[in-house]
Amino acid sequence: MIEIFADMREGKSGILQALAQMPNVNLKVGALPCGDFVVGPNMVVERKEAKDFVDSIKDRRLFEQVAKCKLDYQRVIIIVEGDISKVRTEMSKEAIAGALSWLQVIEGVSLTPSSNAAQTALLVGTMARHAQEGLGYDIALRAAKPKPSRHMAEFILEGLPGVGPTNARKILDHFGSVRAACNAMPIELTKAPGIGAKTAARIHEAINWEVANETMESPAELAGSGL
Amino acid sequence: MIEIFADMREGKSGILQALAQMPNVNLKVGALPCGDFVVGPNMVVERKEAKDFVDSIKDRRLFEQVAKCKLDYQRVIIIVEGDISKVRTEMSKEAIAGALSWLQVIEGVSLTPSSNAAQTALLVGTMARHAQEGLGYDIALRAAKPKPSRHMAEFILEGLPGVGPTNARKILDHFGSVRAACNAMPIELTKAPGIGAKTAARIHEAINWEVANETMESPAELAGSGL
DNA sequence: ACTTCCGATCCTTGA
DNA sequence: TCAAGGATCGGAAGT
Repeated sequence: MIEIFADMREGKSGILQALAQMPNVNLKVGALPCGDFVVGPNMVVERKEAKDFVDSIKDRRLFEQVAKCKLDYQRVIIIVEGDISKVRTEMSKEAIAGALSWLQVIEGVSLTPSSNAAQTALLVGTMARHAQEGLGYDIALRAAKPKPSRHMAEFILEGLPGVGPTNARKILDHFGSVRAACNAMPIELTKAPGIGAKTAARIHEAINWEVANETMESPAELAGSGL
Repeated sequence: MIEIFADMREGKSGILQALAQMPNVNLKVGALPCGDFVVGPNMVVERKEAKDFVDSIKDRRLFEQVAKCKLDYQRVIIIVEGDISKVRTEMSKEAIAGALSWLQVIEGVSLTPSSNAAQTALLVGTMARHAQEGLGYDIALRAAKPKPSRHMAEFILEGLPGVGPTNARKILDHFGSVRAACNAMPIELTKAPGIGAKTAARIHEAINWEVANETMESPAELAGSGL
């Protein structure tokens, strides 16, 4: 069951009703100190209509609100409902760009476009699900596998770093099979046309990477998402 | 002086010209392994027109690109040019919302709306300024983080028939490396959970397929291959 | 991304 | 013990 805390002020938009109707969603309405929806631990969503978003840049309300949210939550997401560029305003393009950039580059706040309240509700629900339960599956990164034989072999080789369709064909022609290529030393990979020392090294490294050597890495990933 | 690395493919959009004209900007154009603009030490910007953004969800290009970017950069920002909701598509609203949510909640990727190329250029320039002057000077914009990792190994294995994200992980866990899996006999492949006799046979066939055996098997297929 | 569909895998049953 | 059945999972294809 997914839990969402919503600020009561969002009541009139119809979003609360939409969220409440979603299956597997346990909606709790109350007064939040900041933001509009808490979709996960340390993750809050602020909803703003395009007009209000732009206005809030001018009167500095936006920066204040974001700063406040960041005190309580690690991750802040702003859903902008409507089209910013359609908003009639005296503000310069530079000011808008500055605000957008500041939000993301300095504050690490993410923006999401939404066309209307219904879409916003859908987004909030999906974000809550993702934040609390994850995807539930892994995304298949490789599309449309070909049928057996040469195409298949080339497709497999295309998974190697630095290898696209062209190099895949060259490697296959040179080594004769995927298996032979997998057992090749870097120096031998170099013999295939189109494969240089650098690519050869990366390929060899990828193929021979051992689970046993797996160390914890990617603090970078956390840093990137933790803002 | 702010430095921006731009991918040469962005040339025709007019963004490069706009960036080059900006004062205090040192623009360098070249081939980037991923993303379109490097605006800071560990920050890359990917530009996508709304239509292309939606299309890239369907064919999984988006996920692959983002995954690649995250291998090299801590922070990834996608600038969406145009209005996603205006894009005519047969995809469900749920799928779009799912993609937007996934990007931000799971991957920690930021999104920015932009109305046109000029605004995009302005955004890129501003982001670079914020990233470099706001977060401390850093000339070394090269994201040189070699990345031999589990992800890459799994990605390679995902190319095998009957192997998706789940089985790729299981195979890698069982055999320890791509190379070991490539040298496995069908009976051994069967030992890995999730791999039965049938899938094992198909995998073995694909890996050991030999160019030498490339004779008449399916005239129709050969005709279509254009080789 | 999501949904639907299909085939393979795996587990239980029962002889 | 093994064969057959059915529930489940994962991959492929389409929107």
